Amino acid sequence: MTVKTLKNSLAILECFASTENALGVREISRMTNMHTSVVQRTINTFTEAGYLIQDESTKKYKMGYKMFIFYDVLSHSSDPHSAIYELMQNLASEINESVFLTYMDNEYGVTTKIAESSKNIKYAVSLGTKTPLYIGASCKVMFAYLEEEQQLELLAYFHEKQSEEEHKQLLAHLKNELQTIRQHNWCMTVGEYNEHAFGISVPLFNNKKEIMASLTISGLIYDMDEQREKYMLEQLLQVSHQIQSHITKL
Amino acid sequence: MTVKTLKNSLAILECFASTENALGVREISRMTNMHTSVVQRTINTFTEAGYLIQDESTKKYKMGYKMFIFYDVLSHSSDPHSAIYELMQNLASEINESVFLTYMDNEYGVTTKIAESSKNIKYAVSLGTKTPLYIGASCKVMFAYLEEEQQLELLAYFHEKQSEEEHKQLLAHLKNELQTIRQHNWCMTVGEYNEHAFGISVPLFNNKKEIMASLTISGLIYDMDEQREKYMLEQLLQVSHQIQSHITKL
DNA sequence: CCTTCTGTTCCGATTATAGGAACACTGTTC
DNA sequence: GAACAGTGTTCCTATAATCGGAACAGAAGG
Repeated sequence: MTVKTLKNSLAILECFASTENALGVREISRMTNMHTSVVQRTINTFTEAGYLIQDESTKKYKMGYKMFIFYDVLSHSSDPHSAIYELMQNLASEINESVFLTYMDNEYGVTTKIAESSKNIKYAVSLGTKTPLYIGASCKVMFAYLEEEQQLELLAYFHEKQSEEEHKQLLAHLKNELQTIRQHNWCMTVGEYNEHAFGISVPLFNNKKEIMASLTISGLIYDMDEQREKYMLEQLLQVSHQIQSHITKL
Repeated sequence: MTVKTLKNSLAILECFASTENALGVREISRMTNMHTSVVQRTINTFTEAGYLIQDESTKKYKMGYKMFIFYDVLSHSSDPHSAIYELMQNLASEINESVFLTYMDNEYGVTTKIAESSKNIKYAVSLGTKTPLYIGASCKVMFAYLEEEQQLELLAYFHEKQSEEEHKQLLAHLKNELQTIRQHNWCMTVGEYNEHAFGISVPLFNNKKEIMASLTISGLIYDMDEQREKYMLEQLLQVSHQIQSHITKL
């Protein structure tokens, strides 16, 4: 039992999350395959409530101030009592590196929880950071579990100038790596997301066994050696099983 | 032309912005004066979309990961091309202190734009920070323009343990200060929000001449003297008129 | 000056929502 | 342990809100 009207409305709102540009009514209508009349009324409501504002000159719409009211709660939402966050913190202090929880959202990975290491040099990822789904361990490990069709759509999304042929070549290039990720059930990258950083990630799935999120250890490559790498991976896999069981219960 | 269903749904979602606690269906039903059946369906939809999640043990709901997808856009939304932000930045560099834009949202002031000074010691307010509406210059200057009835409601909200009599006494105590704010059209506090900080604020109104937001200069009290104070106030008033005219056009 | 965009509004047919009632479950009280 | 008050959740139908076609007003471009 859900509310169809709300579901559609949220689809409209989420158009604004993918771009900083102002969007027009008919533009959104095309993006969502909804009638301009519906989009218009929905946008009016969002605007009245402060979620969107209309640009005075272009008449187009962009994000309003209202979203900020959730900001404060979300910043503190890594509550220490949350079982998942607790597990992440334990892991972070055990290995003395930062641990990230990244959710999949359409074409991006979104960082939703961070358990920071006690090290002084903090790794420059903040809550809510969005990364294209095939860059860096935390995203690549999710990309690997998508169906080929979806993978191609994603590549097309980020390389719109290239042809479909080129996308297939790109994917063929990644194929071996992606297969290895699925075999191991983890992914490691060095200097991919950031030239000074490494990332080790494992996938997390929902009830339907679809890929949903990833758990990542990330730190500076200069602190790394083979032994630590092995140890961190072991710890990560162990904790991810515990977190997985929590997620599946949701 | 607005969508009633969406309007109600947003009212439900916003219940979660005021608290970090998990909320129950009937609890929200009471808060919003909507039927449990309606709340239930709405919450189901939000949950399915990832905006809310259900706590496995208590069965109650709290904020989900989905709001984070707007985080990234909002962080960068202080776009340098925005006329308002440009004015704020000019002011910030002119007086060499940080400038804040604070929106009113129910019982709180929400920081939505920040133009930082070039000073090394950054003032500890980040985007989205929520402050009770009667604390600090940025909020007090908005509080002063509310009707007495609303002011009492607000005091009741934050001092629920006190009686209505005590609220009226509290308000009477503030009465002179609030009148002075309205006469001057600005408000200054020293060491109120933070013991090391001062704030100078002016109000901003919407088309209907209702109080809507405030513009604030804030910095460390140790850098202050009478002459600077006077200068900053002049500059602030001047810029606020320009910003006001932009806001009214919205 | 016509065409083709844009945002916006109107109105009747359609359909999704509202709200009462009931269910299953938990914890409390006597 | 039975009665009770609380919870989240689901079903149903009259009703009220949404949908979607069409048209309007304005802007931009050739």
